[in-house]
Amino acid sequence: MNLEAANAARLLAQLGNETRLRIVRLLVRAGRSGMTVGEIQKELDIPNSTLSHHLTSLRHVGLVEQRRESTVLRCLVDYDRINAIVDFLTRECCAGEKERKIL
Amino acid sequence: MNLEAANAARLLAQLGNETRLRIVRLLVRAGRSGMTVGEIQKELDIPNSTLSHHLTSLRHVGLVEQRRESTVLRCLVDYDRINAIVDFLTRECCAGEKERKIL
DNA sequence: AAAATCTTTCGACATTTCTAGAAATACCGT
DNA sequence: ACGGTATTTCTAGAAATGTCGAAAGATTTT
Repeated sequence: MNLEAANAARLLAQLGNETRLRIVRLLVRAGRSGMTVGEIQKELDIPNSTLSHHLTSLRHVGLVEQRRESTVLRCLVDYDRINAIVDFLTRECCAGEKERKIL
Repeated sequence: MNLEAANAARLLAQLGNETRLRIVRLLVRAGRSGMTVGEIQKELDIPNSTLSHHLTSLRHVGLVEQRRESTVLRCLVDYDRINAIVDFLTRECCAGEKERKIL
C-alpha cells in the first residue's frame, strides 16, 4: 500500500481533527456493518451539515466509503487505508530508533 | 503511555502538516544524535522563522525536545511519543477489523 | 564589551479550516 | 405525484493555521 509522505500527511491531518477522529473510531468499531449517517449523527450529536462536511473530507482521502441503501447512506471505514497510515508511521517515523540505539 | 483521544488528535494534527512531518522524519532518521535547528533548516530549505514556529508546535505536543549545546540548539524526536501515536491508532482504529472479519 | 553565529520572537498578512442554519436534493412508500 | 425521512449543498462568519521578513535574544569567541 505504501503511502508517500504527502499523502500520509493528508490522511494524518484528517485524523488530526477531533470530530473526524471520533467518526473514524466509531466506524472502526462498527466494523463491516458500518453505520448510517444518521446513526453517526445521533451518536456524536453534531449538526448534520457539519457531519456531512467531515464525511466528505474523509471520503476524499479514502478513509471512508459510502454506500446507499435506499433512503439511508451507510458509511464504512477503509481498513486498508488506516493500516497504511500505521505502516507509514512505523516505517518512516519509528525506524531510526533501533538503528541508533546501538550507537 | 496510552494517549486519550483528544491528545491523539493533537499529535496527529501536528503530523498532518507536511512540513512538520518532514521535520519529524528527519529527526527520526537522525536518531539519538538529533539535528541542530540550522541543520534541519539547510536540509529542508525553509525560512528560520517558519522552522522555529513549527519546532515550537512540535515541542508543545512533546514530539520534539530541544537541548542547548553552546550556541547551537539540538533537536531530538521523542520516540515514546511517536510510538504512543502508533499504539493509539493500532488500538483504537484498527481493532474493529478482526472482530468483524468473522461475521 | 563587541563581533559573530545561531535561533527565536514579533507583527502582519494570506489561507485554510471549522461550524452550522437554511434551503435544496435524493429516495422510498403510498 | 405527494409526503416523509435522510442527507447534502449553499453560504457565510469565526477561528485557527501557515508564512516570512525584520528585529531581538542567546551564547561563545575575540
